[in-house]
Parts: sequence; C-alpha cells; structure tokens
Amino acid sequence: MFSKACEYGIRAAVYIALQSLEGRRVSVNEIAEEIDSPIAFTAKILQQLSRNKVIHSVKGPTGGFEIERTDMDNLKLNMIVKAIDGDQIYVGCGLGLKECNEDKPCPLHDKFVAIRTDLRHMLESTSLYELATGLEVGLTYLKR
Amino acid sequence: MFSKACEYGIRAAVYIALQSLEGRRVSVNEIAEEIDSPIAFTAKILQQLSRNKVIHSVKGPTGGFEIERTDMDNLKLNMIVKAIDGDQIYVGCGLGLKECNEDKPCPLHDKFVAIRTDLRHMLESTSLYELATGLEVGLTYLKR
DNA sequence: CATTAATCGGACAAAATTGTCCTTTATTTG
DNA sequence: CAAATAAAGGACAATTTTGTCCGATTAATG
Ligand code: FES
Ligand code: FES
Repeated sequence: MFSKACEYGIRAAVYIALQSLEGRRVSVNEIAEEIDSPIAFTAKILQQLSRNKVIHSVKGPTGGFEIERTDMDNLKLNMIVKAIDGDQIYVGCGLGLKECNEDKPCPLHDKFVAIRTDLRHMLESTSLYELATGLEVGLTYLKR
Repeated sequence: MFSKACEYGIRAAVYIALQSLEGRRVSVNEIAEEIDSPIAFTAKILQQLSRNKVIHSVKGPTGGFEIERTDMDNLKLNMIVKAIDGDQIYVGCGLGLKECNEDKPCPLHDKFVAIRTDLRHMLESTSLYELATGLEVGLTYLKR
C-alpha cells in the first residue's frame, strides 16, 4: 500500500507529534530507536518531511525535530503520503494503465475508484494529533 | 497498491477470460500485445497463474492459455492477487509493523483495517467473468 | 519420425527501492 | 573563538522488483 519510506515517515511523524505535545524536541537517533527503523534511512525521510514543511527541524545542540502544536490538528496523513510517495496512490490506475481515466476505464475502474476514494478521504481527514493522542494513552504502538 | 506483476497478471487473466468466452486459446505473444506488457515478464507471470490453477496452459502447437468457462464465475480477483502478491495485502500492517495485530495495534489500525476489509471484499467478490464481459461490450480497456 | 510451435524454467541484467557512510553546515555552550 | 552536537546532503552499497534471453520440454502435424 505505502512504500517503506512512507511507513517510516508516518510512524516518525506520529512520534514527533507525541513528543512535541510534551514540549520535547527529538533527534533522529531517538526517533529511529522508538519506531524501530534504520537510522540513516529515517534521517533521509525526515529531511523530505522537513523540506515539505510537514515537520520542523533545528540544527545544532538541543536541536532535533518537532511539530508546532498549532499545526498539529491541520497536519493530515495525506500530506505525509504526498510528500514521500507522491500522488500515484490518488491518481494511478489500479491495473497499471498510464493513468486512471474515467472515459477509457480499465475493467476494475469503478470498484477500484470507490476504494481509492475511501482511502483518500481517510488520509485527508486523519490528523497527526489524533494519532498521537492514541499513542499517549497507551492504546496504540509504533513498534513491537 | 498491487505490484506490476500483479497488474499484468490481472490484465492478462481478464484478456484470457474474454478470449476463452469465444472459444479461443491465446499465446503469450498475443496477450502481451493486447495488454501492452513486456512479453518475457508476462510469460513468467502466466506460469505462476498456471501453477496456481488460475488459468490453464497447453504446450505445443495450437497450445496457449485458456480458462474453463465453468470456472470463470468462481475465479475471483483475490485468487490472482494471492497467487502473485501473496497475502501481505490482507494481513499486513498499514504502517509496516511486523504484522497487523488487533491487540497491539498501530495508530492507524482501525481506519486501515476498514479500508483493507473493503478491498478484500471487493477482490473476493469480483469475478473474471464479470470483468471480461465489460471488455466484450467495449465499455472497458486493457491498454491505452 | 522430423519439424515446428508453443509453454517451462533457469540464469542473467536493469532499474527501483531500501539502506549506509561520511563530510559539510548550522547552532549552542563554555 | 573553540569544541561539541545535531541535521543536511552526497556518494555509494545491498536488496528487491522488474525485465530479458536462451535452452529444455511438450505436443501437433505432415
Ligand atoms: S482506469 Fe483503471 S482504475 Fe481508473
Ligand atoms: S496493526 Fe497496523 S494496521 Fe493493524
């Protein structure tokens, strides 16, 4: 469904959101540890998220990654997915035709679009804040 | 969503189904031509489908691939997807945890499972026959 | 029985994704 | 200002996925 990079990206963003709620800024090392991901690869992904303004980074001692509390409600999953995997998941044809096209649809078009639309709505409506709070109260996990 | 191999596999299977409805057996070359896919790679995928009894193959002159008319209604997309991509799409965690686990869910679990379940139902209920008939009447396309 | 047409299967090649390492840049602190 | 710390970024390596090639196998046909 999502690329590995995107999976790590979402897990990292949720962890950063959680820590930012407590006013903590976190390092790549801590993030990779807490979400159980390869450190250097995670660093690359965080760079992407930072460039795309999904998260905020600060260099130097006491630096690290954070997410502004005020942004958190408006930061939806689809922004992370778009930043990392692009919009193929939104516009691509389920059977791999050049593009999904209503006028010359593949045999699966109608059924595929229905599910893709649900997925899009889910990603567009789910905020990092929402996901972070589930973590906070111990209902959900970022590693196992 | 699906791998390239799986996309080609579904397109190929639908084309074979369509031709089988007209009593024709088709070669890899014809299939690859009609669904616009790399020939040798398509051949590999057809082997997989053949081994998994999704399609039937006949060697030698006049040989090729076909699908029994009697099977066609019962041949659902999920069999193709399982044969080629395995069941990761059915049991995998959306955020990449080792496995999807109700008891120690990732933050996205509930929302992800809802969509994954819809997808599963769609794949389990959609038959090759159904997809082939749409092609037959010119409503849908396998290449563009 | 020889020829030919087709899939099967293994080895290989190319490309994309995933992952690592190391140097540079920015920032804090003493 | 010097040292230490952390992200940025570029080059490279490993793995997986995608794709190719070619000989072996099977079956039909004259
Ligand atoms: S054309 Fe294939 S999903 Fe729309
Ligand atoms: S645990 Fe992540 S989707 Fe179920």
